[in-house]
Amino acid sequence: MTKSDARPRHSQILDEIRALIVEGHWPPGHQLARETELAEQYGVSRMTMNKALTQLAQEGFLIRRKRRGTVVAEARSQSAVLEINIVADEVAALGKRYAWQLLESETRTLAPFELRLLGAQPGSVRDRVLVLQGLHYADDAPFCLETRAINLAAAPDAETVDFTVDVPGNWLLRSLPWTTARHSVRAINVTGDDARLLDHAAGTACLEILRKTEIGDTWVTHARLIYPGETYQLTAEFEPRADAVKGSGRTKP
Amino acid sequence: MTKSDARPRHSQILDEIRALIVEGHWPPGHQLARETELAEQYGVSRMTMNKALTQLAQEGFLIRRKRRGTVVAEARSQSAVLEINIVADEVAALGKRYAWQLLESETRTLAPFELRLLGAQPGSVRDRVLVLQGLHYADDAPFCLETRAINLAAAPDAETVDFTVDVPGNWLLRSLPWTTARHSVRAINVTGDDARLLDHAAGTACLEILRKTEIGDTWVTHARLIYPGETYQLTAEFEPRADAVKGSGRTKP
DNA sequence: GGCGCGATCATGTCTATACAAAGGGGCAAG
DNA sequence: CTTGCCCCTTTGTATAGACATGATCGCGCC
Repeated sequence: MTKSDARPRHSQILDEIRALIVEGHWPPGHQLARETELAEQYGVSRMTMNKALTQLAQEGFLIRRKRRGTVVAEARSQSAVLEINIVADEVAALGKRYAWQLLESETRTLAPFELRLLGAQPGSVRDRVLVLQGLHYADDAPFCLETRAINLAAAPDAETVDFTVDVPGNWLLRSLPWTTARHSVRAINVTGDDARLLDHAAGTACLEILRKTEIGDTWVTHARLIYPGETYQLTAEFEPRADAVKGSGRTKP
Repeated sequence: MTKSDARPRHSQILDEIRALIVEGHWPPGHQLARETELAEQYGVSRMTMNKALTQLAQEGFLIRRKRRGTVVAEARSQSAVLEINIVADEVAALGKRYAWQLLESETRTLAPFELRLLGAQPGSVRDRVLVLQGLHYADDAPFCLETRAINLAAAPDAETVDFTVDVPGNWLLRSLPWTTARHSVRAINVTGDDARLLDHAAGTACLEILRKTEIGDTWVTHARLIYPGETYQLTAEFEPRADAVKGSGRTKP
């Protein structure tokens, strides 16, 4: 071993062990030697070994229990990271020119049933809400229809923003950075006004993405994005329980 | 401080700092004190502080650079973990009875253009492939139409399995644990045989999920899953760059 | 034979210390 | 003023040692 790699030792060891697992040399259920033994084998201290093994456990490759030792985990169900981008970026990634057109903007209070839909707490029933609708264009063709409600109690500045220029999603991400969101994705047959605005025949299959964004316990915004099916697809990569995964909207097949 | 929490100290500190960031007390760009100072403030050693800060950097909340110190990261674009489950589990989660019916099974070689579609290396052109088609049922109603190709060079045992009983996705997950996969999700108007098999009118909006699975550099299987739009939706939760996120198929709105 | 309790063992956490590496800042030469 | 070099600050990594925690095994009592 003449080459003394620049990479940190615990990271090398981590990769070596992960390779043993991924390539099948250590099948699920395989019992590893104890930390102290492995540390000796690799010629490092137990703390260093612990760092590698703990990280692998965090990634899901290993299961560690006191007294019982460390074993290779069973394969788990597939999961994938879907990156749900800013629409402007999606359009840019397709090499097209992006444009945004605000269609409607209205400030009002929501009816109780609407608040329930958004999961808002019953206490704050009289919060005012900014309701927006607009179109995202790619090269002059409608790309995505967005309908959005913004809770002015959570984002009071929204009232002062000119959403004919600023895209709501962008602005919210800029001004309220650390939010949590819940998404759901469905296929729908687009109808009525939605079809007309998107310039598609009624009945065309579209992806409907609902996104509810919260900060702490209060809802901030609720968005409904409709993409015509043939112009958009979500993609996601999955690597074995690794964290760094990417994906994006892409053009038609 | 009479209560000496059972939780490890570095984890408590991590949560406290994350709360400061998420709740906006430390905005993006905020410069933290250096490790040694923070360690002193929290009354722990630098190693413990380092563990907390390193973890937060790994989660994406902090950016750490030598000499420059530690700052709160800018918000990044939304991303979400979509868990793409085994179909049987999805059906069970809906509280329905699951069934699988194999419609077709054929062993053959793929045409060059088909191999190209799957991204198979041109060298192994003559690999034999098992092509399957079948239906997943929920309470006797078609739930998902699956079309799948399995590379027998990568999974030779597949030829000996009775896929009228074993569900292909299950079997593959069991016997080839550590794979990587690429997904894409689209909305399509279902037509022809697909519509007939799913017992839906032609033109109904459906979610089409394409999943290509690889092990190392060779493709193992390529699946096309079609779900009628009104019976299925993908859901995903996003928490600020946290790893533990869940999602699943759910029933209609 | 069954139950409970303590011994034992593997991992989990924390500390103090040491040196390495990277990235700025400043100084000096041109 | 620009360029190039050295130094210093801050994080990154590694170590040995210590104690905590939790789970299991097995012994002894009933």
